[in-house]
Amino acid sequence: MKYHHGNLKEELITSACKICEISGHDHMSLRSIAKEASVSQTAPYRHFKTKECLLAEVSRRGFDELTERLRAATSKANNANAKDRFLEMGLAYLEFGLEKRKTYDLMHSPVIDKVEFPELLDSATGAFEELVQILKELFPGISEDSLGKKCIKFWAMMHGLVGLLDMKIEPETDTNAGSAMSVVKDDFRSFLEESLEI
Amino acid sequence: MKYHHGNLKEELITSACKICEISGHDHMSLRSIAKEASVSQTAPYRHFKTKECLLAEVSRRGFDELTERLRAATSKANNANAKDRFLEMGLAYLEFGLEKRKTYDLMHSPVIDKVEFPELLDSATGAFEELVQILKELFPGISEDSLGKKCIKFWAMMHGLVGLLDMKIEPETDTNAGSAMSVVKDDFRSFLEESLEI
DNA sequence: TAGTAATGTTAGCAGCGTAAACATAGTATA
DNA sequence: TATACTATGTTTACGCTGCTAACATTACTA
Repeated sequence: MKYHHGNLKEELITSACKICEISGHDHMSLRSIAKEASVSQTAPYRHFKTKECLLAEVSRRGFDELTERLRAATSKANNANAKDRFLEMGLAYLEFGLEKRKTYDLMHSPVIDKVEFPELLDSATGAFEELVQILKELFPGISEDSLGKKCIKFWAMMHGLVGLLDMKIEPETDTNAGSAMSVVKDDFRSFLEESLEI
Repeated sequence: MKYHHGNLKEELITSACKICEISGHDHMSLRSIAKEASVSQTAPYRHFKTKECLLAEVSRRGFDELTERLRAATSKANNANAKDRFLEMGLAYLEFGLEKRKTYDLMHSPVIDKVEFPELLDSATGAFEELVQILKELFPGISEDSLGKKCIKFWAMMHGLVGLLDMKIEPETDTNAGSAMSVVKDDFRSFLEESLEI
């Protein structure tokens, strides 16, 4: 039983990631994280100035994993055409958002002011860059201005989709047998494909 | 100085709305709301079972105001064509999201489980219905299926835009003199117009 | 080997959401 | 009009939280 842990910082982060995805960052206490690492409740303060700093690190890992998933999705179908790879990426984004919903929430939560955490902003930008690259391929010779608009459009749409799919605002478009939400869920590919023709 | 307040419930809600928009729902305590209403810290519990119930009411007011703004935007340009009114609505949505950012965050925060608050879900659906109606006008004779997709697409895009504009993930598309964000901000109309041609 | 920095613990603060017990005011019924 | 009941307020208190200060132990470095 050694006094010094050796790798506490890393273990706190991974514990935090785990607890965050289970309970959500709102119901996650620094003390519970410390307990999970079998360490006193104030030990985390040797590695993180505030709770927010730890949460920022969790968020960062989230963006890094997202980036990697997007990259994997596009390179998986490497010999396919740009459009198919784009669709794969869209699916990967959606999957990440729905699969790691609580972490995704933290990543986009206003509790963490990204301006105060430059590395977090870097990681977030990294994920965005994946979209930029694939759209560049999809629309060769596109102007910077148009590219910027397209990027934002799709990023916003994907981000909004994740939120809406979870929010369950079922629109009830008059008759609607199957709700609009499930339409998207079941047929995301054609949905995104259609959106491409902007 | 009367013992009974008379209109405490309403005052608590309006106080909560105010504090929420100033501090954000994360930094808003039931006690501070009670204090603002010059009432003991446990008085709110005579009107709201939990803090979440009060927050749900704040959220509801947010959706109601959003609905009204959307309606006002489309009816303002009542004699204009459907497209212009749609654009007005898009602008109104964006304006609400950016203007009442903290409230908007609460409205889309996972802290409040909408399933537990049916009236909240009603209000949220009400806002969505505004979009459904205008898109129906824009695309007369559209199939329910296509309409559903279009609604979600635009709602998601708007929702995502609000989030992104605040997140300040500035993409740095290689050269980019003016960032993509400001492009959208400065020229939202043409942005939405372009998106329409799906 | 001594001194210092890094990393852990313990004790304690103020603030939080919430429950329980009690106090007061308004309302319905005899 | 007197009395019971209900609605709505207060006081007190509990356990949990993020965080600070003071202290203990280990690791590094001159």
